[in-house]
Amino acid sequence: MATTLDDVAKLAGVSRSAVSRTFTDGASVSLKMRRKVEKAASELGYSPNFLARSLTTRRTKLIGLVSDNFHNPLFLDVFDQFTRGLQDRGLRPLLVNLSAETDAESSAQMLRQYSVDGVIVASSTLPPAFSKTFRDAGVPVVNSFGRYSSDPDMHIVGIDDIECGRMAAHELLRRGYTNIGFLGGPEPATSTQDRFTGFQNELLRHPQAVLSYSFADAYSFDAGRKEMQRLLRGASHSEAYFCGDDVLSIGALSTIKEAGLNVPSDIGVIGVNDMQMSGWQNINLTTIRQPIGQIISVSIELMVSMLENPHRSPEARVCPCTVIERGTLRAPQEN
Amino acid sequence: MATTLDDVAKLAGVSRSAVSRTFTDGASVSLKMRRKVEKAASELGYSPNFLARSLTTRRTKLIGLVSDNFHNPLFLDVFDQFTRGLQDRGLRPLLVNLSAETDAESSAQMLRQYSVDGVIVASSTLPPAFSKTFRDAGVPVVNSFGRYSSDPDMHIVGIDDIECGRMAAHELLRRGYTNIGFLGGPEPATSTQDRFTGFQNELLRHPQAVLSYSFADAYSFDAGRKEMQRLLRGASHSEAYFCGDDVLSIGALSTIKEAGLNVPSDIGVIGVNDMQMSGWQNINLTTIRQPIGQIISVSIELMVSMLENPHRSPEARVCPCTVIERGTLRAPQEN
DNA sequence: GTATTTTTTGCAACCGGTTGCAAAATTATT
DNA sequence: AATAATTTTGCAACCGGTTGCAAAAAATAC
Repeated sequence: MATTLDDVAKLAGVSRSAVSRTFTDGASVSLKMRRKVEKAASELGYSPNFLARSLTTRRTKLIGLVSDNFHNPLFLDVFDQFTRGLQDRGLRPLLVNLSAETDAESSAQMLRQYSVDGVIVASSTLPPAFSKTFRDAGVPVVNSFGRYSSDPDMHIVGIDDIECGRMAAHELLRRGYTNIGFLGGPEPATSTQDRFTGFQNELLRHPQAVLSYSFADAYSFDAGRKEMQRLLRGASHSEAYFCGDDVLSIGALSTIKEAGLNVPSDIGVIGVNDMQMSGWQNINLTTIRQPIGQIISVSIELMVSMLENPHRSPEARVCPCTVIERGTLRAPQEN
Repeated sequence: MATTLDDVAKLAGVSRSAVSRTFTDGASVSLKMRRKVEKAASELGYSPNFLARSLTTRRTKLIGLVSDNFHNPLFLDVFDQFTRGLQDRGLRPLLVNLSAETDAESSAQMLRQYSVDGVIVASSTLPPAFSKTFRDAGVPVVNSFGRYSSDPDMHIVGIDDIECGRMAAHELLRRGYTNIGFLGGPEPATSTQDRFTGFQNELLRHPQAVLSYSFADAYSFDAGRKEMQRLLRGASHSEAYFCGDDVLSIGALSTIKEAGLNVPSDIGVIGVNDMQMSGWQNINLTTIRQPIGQIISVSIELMVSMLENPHRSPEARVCPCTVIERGTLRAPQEN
């Protein structure tokens, strides 16, 4: 069906090498030859088979894009930007959805069988061991949204979760809250732990602050709702909560409003991520923006540089978060 | 670096064919031989290179998954389900993000160069011509979320937009609204046109109904907000609106509430899609559910069957929508 | 116009697999 | 135990490209 190198060579009356060369840039072909080949090629509608090519060049331009985060609305943006960024550099994302059921090990093997040039693991919850499989197999890997380390054993791009927790605490203190709650994401996640650490550390520097904490069991609207319901049922609740992410925050907000309480005058809420809808006027969530655009472009940049130099030593890049002030925290107190 | 067929053959002291055969199911290998090969293979950590294999088998198990819809939250679910469904069948999604800037024609050629076994076009807005490129090149293609046709020239899976419009109209009439608005998505889209047609037709059967209509310029929160602002500024607004989709609806709702009007007592709203957040208690949107789970599983089913029989004649499958009653329309009127 | 250098071209081997075919080995039949 | 039928195995060609190398052609030098 599809026309091959041979067909073109035959039609143009030249050698196979000649047509191969006209289609690989940087190869030595005279203008006359190129013309002849291109004419024949366009006549037959030929274009080279990337997979056959990859066999000898050892480059597929395929990049495994692995994630287990297909439920957080933030990640639609993440996929959008990753795919666009990769495409712009002539790379093709082979998407892998690592849900609970799918075996990580076999997915990793699969990616190797497809000879991907590199793998981007976009997840804050996937165990580092997964990414290491690739590194050990000599496949360039970058872990986006991963945990910062001062001595990383692979490329990591993400935020400093400790700093993120501190920022949240600082923001709440600045606004005069003293009775403060941490409503974290899933407790075992390192990001939750780190944020809690930073949050707590900052509060400890302010003796007047009182901290209470709990964890939701997922980053979901329902989990945020449920946990806030539990908190409101309790004897007393905090004046303001730092929630594990925006979806959780929105769930919490819905419970708060349903209970007839007012935000921010009765309870304040600050989230993390700053996804699209957090800026919608009917939500208007004060939050800590995770700079996904930057995280992604840095990730791609690192990947591209590893493709050129596979032995580039691992780096951890941290991208700065920023507080986005909207309507779910009260105004700073005048001293 | 990576171990090959030859390495295994050498170590096991057998022919290349033998090891090839132990790794292709259905091939004739004795148990003894298989044992020997498997031992050598596991010793070397060998697994076959899919791309090299595809050269002779003419099957890559790669499926192009093309979409231009990376902004509608609904599509995160769509990607989740597509990737999972494909993976479950041993197929690999090669994701293509067809944003405005990227050239559709060159993306199509790229997919052919990667010898994808098939292409799924998940979009209601991409021109049919795009999908046809593949069909013409002999590549199985199914257009998910595409426009129904009684004489399709390729596989199409989607909803009946005319019926969808009719359902919305029927639902509004049933609840006693007579002064009714159509707040459509982008006007040129065929889905918008079809829904309008169905909507209008149903209303025409009820002489008491008064229809007004307008269109938003995108499926976005802001577009819904803006359009509803314009409508509320006008001399009079309708009692209820059928919005182009849920995101649009949520934008419209935010404007309505901001204007101090109550939903559903002052204005009713019904959307389309039933994405996750439409069910959130703080949104609670009455909407018409687009059965994405079904659309996707049917799409994959069709794709798989085309892989087995490429000349299966094109089918248009329509999946039924259902009204999801929540809180943004008033209760049906007693007659 | 000839000798020399540089560029272009084709040959043939290779990338990592699969597969039709015939020979070898095994199993069944009598 | 000899023969026939069946299964297993290896050879070699092929899938669609790339590339090192040497020969041929073109360009430059004298």
